[in-house]
Amino acid sequence: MNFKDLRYFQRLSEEKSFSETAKYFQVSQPTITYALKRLEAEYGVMLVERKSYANSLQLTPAGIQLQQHIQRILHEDQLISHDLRRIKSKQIKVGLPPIITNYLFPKVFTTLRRENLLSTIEPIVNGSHKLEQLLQNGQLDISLLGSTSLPRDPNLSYQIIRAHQFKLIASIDHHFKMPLNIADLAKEDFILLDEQSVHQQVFQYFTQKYQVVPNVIYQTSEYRLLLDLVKQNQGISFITETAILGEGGIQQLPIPNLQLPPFYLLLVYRNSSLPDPQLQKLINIFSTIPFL
Amino acid sequence: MNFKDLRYFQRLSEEKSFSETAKYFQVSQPTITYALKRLEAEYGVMLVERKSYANSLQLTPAGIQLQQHIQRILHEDQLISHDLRRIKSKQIKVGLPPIITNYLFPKVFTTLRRENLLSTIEPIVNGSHKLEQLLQNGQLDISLLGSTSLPRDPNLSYQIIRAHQFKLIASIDHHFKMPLNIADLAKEDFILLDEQSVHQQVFQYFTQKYQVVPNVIYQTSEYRLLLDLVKQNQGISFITETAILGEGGIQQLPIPNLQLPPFYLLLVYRNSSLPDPQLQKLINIFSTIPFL
DNA sequence: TATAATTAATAAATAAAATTTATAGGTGTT
DNA sequence: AACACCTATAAATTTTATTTATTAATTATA
Repeated sequence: MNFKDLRYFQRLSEEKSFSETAKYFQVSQPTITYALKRLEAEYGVMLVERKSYANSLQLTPAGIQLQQHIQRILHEDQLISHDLRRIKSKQIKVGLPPIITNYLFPKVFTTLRRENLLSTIEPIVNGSHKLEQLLQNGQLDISLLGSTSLPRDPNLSYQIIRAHQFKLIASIDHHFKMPLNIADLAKEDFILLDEQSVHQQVFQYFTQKYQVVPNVIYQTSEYRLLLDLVKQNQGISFITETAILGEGGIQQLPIPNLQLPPFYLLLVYRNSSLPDPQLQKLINIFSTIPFL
Repeated sequence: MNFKDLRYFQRLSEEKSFSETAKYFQVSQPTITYALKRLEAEYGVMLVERKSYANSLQLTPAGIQLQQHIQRILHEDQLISHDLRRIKSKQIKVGLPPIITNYLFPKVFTTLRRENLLSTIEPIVNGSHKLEQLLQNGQLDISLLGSTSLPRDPNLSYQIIRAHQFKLIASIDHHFKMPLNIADLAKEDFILLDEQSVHQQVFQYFTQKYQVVPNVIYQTSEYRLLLDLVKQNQGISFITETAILGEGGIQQLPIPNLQLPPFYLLLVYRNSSLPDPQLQKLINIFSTIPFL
């Protein structure tokens, strides 16, 4: 059997027109007819209902069934291309979410340099959510991710590098009367990370769980900007401790009995791309980051 | 690209010989050489190390990488055949573990008959463990399974039909002084299901957790035989309540504070085979079994 | 160490398969 | 009824896969 036929069939089942499908692939119309015939002959089943005229083409149950499998096969075929391109070019596309990268990268920099891996890394900077998508469809080879839950995609493997916590933070110039409790936070102005980040969901969870109605004055995707604003005492914020470790001018607000999900720093990769030795090396280095 | 080339490559990477691979497929040796060349040309990478002579052929990292993906693609290709054969023949291969089948089947029999599905079902009777394997590689279309945990195979979907409990049982002629406690069981003779069943593992878990050293006098794979022996008061047993609901001549032994995993009655199927309407019907019927 | 045996690569010929061109026949629209 | 649009078929053509025949390389072994 032929991958081409599968592609033709896939397109046909979306397009619902032989001639349109033919146009799409820049082949003549009978090509599509014959491709379908081949598939039907191979499996001995009708795959499409030949209705009269117009875009009334419909898949039979067998056709729908085949479609499902074709999806997977063609997806796997894409991954082949991505993976072999990586191995060929010796360039590894690494997903890097800013907060995590700034925290982790200094810890491995020397090792990466010594192992001559710095030049093989092609950094793709983006939010964790987007990066996970890119990973799944093969556009990324490996990624650091921040997440409150562990990936449940069976095609992805992962290592937990750290389990951090979310913190409420404020400028050191901002003085609170202790002990602080959650209700006090309603009086404060909040500066937050925007919807690209997991932080927003966790913050929402937090406000609902503890019945806080916060006054959010500004949202940004730039966590450095956020930290600077907090330092200037423009407002308080909610962020993973990852972002503030070793950061001056900021205090963590101790709230008794605050219960939030963990913030995992993960190294994630497709398990089918493990045969690449360069990638292996990279995984080893990141998954054995020394504390401090 | 061609499925044939993938098969050639897969075999070549196992066989490590061009001429042996050619023999296997009953083609001439250059066929294999050219197939490999096509793949290498398509991806622009060397896939095998051409070592000198003999079966010293080795895959490059790129070759190993490709192999991984080929596995999946060819597996998916197998599933196509299985699924389309099912749809074509209108015969659904249904996995049926004895205990669960005897309990559930009477509850759906009338419905299956009314919907004309009885003749559609090709029963495959076996233990749950074996049935799950058959399901995964496409030799089964759907299966009832008994399990203490939910399937974690991402290609399988499932419905929980019942959550039953494991019970200690004895003949009604066997008189105990109540309240019974776990230590008393050490004096009893046990008749158990053998290693084909999940029961054995759960029983082992039970004995370890509660520090019982049971006297097992007989094991069988036939649960009807087991029940008959228990009724005859040849010994006591450990079994899911599934097997004894509506069964006379048997008493459940009430042991306070006995904590065991649940016994799920599951309906399991590959999620990629959902498009088949006949199968859908069957799933609906089984997943909405009325209580009693 | 020469020689036979085995293996993989290449070239050219052949066979097989996919695609195109040309055309016919069906169906809805006006 | 004429037209526009679609799919199917037949025959010709192009492309691709396979074979046959041969060579070069390597090891076994006599």
